Parts: sequence; C-alpha cells; structure tokens
Amino acid sequence: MAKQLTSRKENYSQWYNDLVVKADLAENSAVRGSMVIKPYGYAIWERMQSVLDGMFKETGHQNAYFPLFIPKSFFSKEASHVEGFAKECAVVTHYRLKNDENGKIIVDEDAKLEEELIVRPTSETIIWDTYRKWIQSYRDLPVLVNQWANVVRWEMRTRLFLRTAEFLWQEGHTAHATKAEAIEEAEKMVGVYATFAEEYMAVPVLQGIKSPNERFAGAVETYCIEALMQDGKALQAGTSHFLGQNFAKAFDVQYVSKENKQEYVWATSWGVSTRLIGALIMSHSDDNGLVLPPKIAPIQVVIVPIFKNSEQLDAISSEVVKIIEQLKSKGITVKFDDRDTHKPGFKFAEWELKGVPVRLAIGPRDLENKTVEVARRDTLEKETLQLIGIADKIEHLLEQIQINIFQKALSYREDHTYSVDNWEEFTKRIEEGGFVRAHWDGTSETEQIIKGKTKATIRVIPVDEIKEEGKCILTGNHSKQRVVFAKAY
RNA sequence: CGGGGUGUGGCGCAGUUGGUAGCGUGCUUGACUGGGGGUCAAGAGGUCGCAAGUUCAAGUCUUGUCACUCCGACCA
Repeated sequence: MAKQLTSRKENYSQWYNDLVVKADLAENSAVRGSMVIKPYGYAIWERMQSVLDGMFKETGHQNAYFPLFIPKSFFSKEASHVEGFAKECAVVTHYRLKNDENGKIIVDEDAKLEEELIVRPTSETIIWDTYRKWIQSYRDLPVLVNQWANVVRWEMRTRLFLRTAEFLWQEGHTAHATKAEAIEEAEKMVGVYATFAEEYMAVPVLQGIKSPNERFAGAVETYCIEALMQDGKALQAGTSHFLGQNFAKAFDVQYVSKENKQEYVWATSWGVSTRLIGALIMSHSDDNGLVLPPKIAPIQVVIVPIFKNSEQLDAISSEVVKIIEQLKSKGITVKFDDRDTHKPGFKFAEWELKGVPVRLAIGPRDLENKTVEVARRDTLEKETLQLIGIADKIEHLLEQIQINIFQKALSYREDHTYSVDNWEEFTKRIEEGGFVRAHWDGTSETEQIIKGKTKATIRVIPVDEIKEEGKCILTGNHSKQRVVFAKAY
C-alpha cells in the first residue's frame, strides 16, 4: 500500500508529482530546478522523438547540432529577443577552477573569459549567425534544419516535466526565399505538432495563433497547439514561429535572387519539449496511475505469469513465448514479467501505475483452458479470451484503446469549453477551469487587465473557424472574433 | 525578490517539562504463500543539516549559518 497516490480530487498537483515519481518517470536532482529523467520516463521521450523525427524527415528536414554556448554579443543583435530571455539566462564567466590555500576548490579569477558565454535558452542567435555563412544564393534556399538538444532557462519555480531549468527539446530553424514560403512552413509545422499530439499522444489540441502578449520574443507570428488538462488548466504543447526577417536583418543573412538582387531571407523556428510528457500525464492518467496511449507507450503489452513453482512457470513460459512471438511479428512491444521476486498482485498494481495499455495474466487454469486474462488499462476492464487468434485481438484492442483515450480527452475538453458573453459568467467559468471562448477587442491592454483580474490569458486565437463579430467581454468594444481564454500552466 | 514552512535510518514521519533516539515503509535472510499491492520470524541500517553557545546533560533551549520546500511576481 506504500505506493498509493494522492487522488486528483484531493490535490491535483500533489497527484501529478506523486505520479511522476512513483511511476518512475523522473525525480528531482541535486541541482535545484533540474530533474533526473529515469529510464521509463526517458523511454517515453524516445518514443516521442522517434515519431516526431520521422515526421520532420518526412517534411524535408535534416538534423544538425549547434553549440550549447552562445557568445553574449549575439544576444544584443535582436532587441525583442534578448528582452524576452535576458532574465533567465545562465552565464559562463570562467573556464578554470583551482585550489585555494585551504585546499578548497574555487573559481580561478585569472581564468575569466574575454566574452561571457550564454548557455542557450534557445538557439536562434547562434544558428542565424551560422546561416549567414551558409546562404548566398537563392539556390541555397530553403534551409530546413532541426536539432535535438537541451536548453536552459533559469526558472524561479519549477515542476517536473512542466517547467525545469534545463529541459530537452527539438528546435527547427528554417530559412526561406519568400515570406509566403516561410509562413507556409510555420503553419505546416504547427500542423505536424497537432497531428502528433492527437494521433499519437491522443491529446486533443486547439490550433491557432498567439496574441501579441504571448508571442515568442522575436517572432512576427506565433502559432501554437493548446491542450486542456484534467484540472481545467491549459497547457501550451508546441509552438511554431514565423520570424519574418527579424533574425536575417539582425545577423545580416542575405541572398542573391534570380533577379540578381540582394534580399534578406525569411525565417521560422518551431519546437516541442519534454513538457509533452507532462501533457501526456495530465491528459489521460487517473488515480491508479499513468494511462499511456498505445502509440507512445514504451511497453504496449505486459504478460504476468501466475505460478506456484518453477515447473508451473516453465509450462507457462513455453506458452508465453509463442504469444510474444506473434505479438512481436505485429510490431507490438511486449514485456514478459517473469520475476519470481514479486507476486502477481504486486505486478498488476505496478504495471497499472506505469500505464501499460494491456496486461495479460496467464496461469495454470488458463493453460488447461487455452485461455488468457486480458485487462485494459484505460477502462480497467478484464475478460478471459481464447488463446487462438490472441495477437489479432490484442492488436485490435490496442487500436480501440488509442481511440478511446483520445475520445475521453476530447469529450472532457468539450464539456469544459464555454462560450460566454458577459463578465460575470466569464470570471465564474475561468475560476472553475476550462477553455472560455469570449470576445476580445484585440488590444494588449485589455488582455493585461483581464490577466490581472482573473489570471486568465488568451491561450489561442483560433484560425480555422468561422469569424463571429461581437463585443469585448471587458471593454464592450468591437471584436472581430472569439478567442480562447484559460488559466495556464 | 517578498511571505510562510521543513531539515532525525534509503523514503515518509514521531520524539512530551532537556536525561544520549523510535514508528511506518523499504532493505537482508528463512519458512509458508502465490488469479489484485501477502503472512510470520529473525536481522542490518542514524556523528538528529552545519557551527558556536547555555547546561552535569541538547534531537529538544539560544544565536548564527546553509540547504530544501510551499505561496506570490516572471515563464515553454
């Protein structure tokens, strides 16, 4: 009973923390604000990486790697960019340690860097400084590059996966000859993120653009996907930016066009991070632990043998080997938990906590009857099935679970999305949590005031939606369309 | 940066008016058990965050210090 989780109702954030730690995903480290991602948590990240990486390649991108350290001077080249990140940068000032007279290790003041180095909070500056050298002619365009990397943002308050000082992510950086092409790229990539979130993570997302307040530092337009968590708070799950010519001008990246004219290139950048793991957890999991969608689960099927002695285990194992063979041939990842150090009940609870979509239990009774007990994690239902054709049934079941998890999350979001037209109802709905669709007069000031009064921000301005005119929820001024407000992580 | 809180076996905690440390869990060994987190027995494991001070005596009182954590302002 030691691994009992705090219930979501009792304390949602405690539940989240308990779950991350007890499901063996990650833990706090000796470094304040930085986490250790444990093997099971990292396996989820690897699944995400592998799918996303495939999608990036599919859309014409290549991977590369740029330095962790960025010369400080690079940051001063794009004004709004530096303003956005200046307050949370780690700075390297020295390159050597030494022993003092007491034998203590201290920084060697003689080894001060001529120019301080910034630990990248994002890589636009170093990448655009590099692109200047790569790009001369329209023949060099487009440049479609992605990198998988770690970045550091010195956050004051951190939470496992959702906000840590150092996190893992990918950042795509592209350069284009025309504005239209760059915008198309930025839109395409937010679309890739939406597809990934919905089809693989089974997390329904709203797609659209950010208000100027929420826009990326240095971007002309920020596209995003936004998900709703089970506690009614929004989570930004991915962003894609149209950077205009801001970085090209700051780093003097020009190309010669077909018409033999010097032109600045057009840019995009886009990224998702290990925060996606937080989104995954908070979208689907329950009071018994993680619930992983089959397409992301590191282990899709776990098999637990029920046995009293090694003879029984051997008999069961020879049957299990055949099942594993069939499942593997269908590309299903399966684990046979034949540890004799733990009892079946313990294993059931443990794999449930870790969110494995399907569990098979097989014991002497099943051997006699040629059956197996199949339990699904999402609904906690169990049934006993004939062994004949079991792989097909499981393959089908995994598909069903993937769909069910998505539908469940989708109906949660629909049940917690409200269109409101007066301030009183607005504040009430925001207080309760959920997406609140309301009219906004389009000004930054209004958004700031609303944020000050309710803590809600504009999460997304939907794009593919019929525009409906109205009056701003706060000021009563003219509004061209509804936008989505929520309290956010 | 402002305001709370906490530092005691691996983890979570208790420790009364000061008398030299205990509980749960986990760990080790064995037996019985095994279709939902087992039972019993026997063990191992702590300079009580650190440093001064008061005292015959400090986990406990005083001062300082360090670390962590929660709530706010800032953020993917």
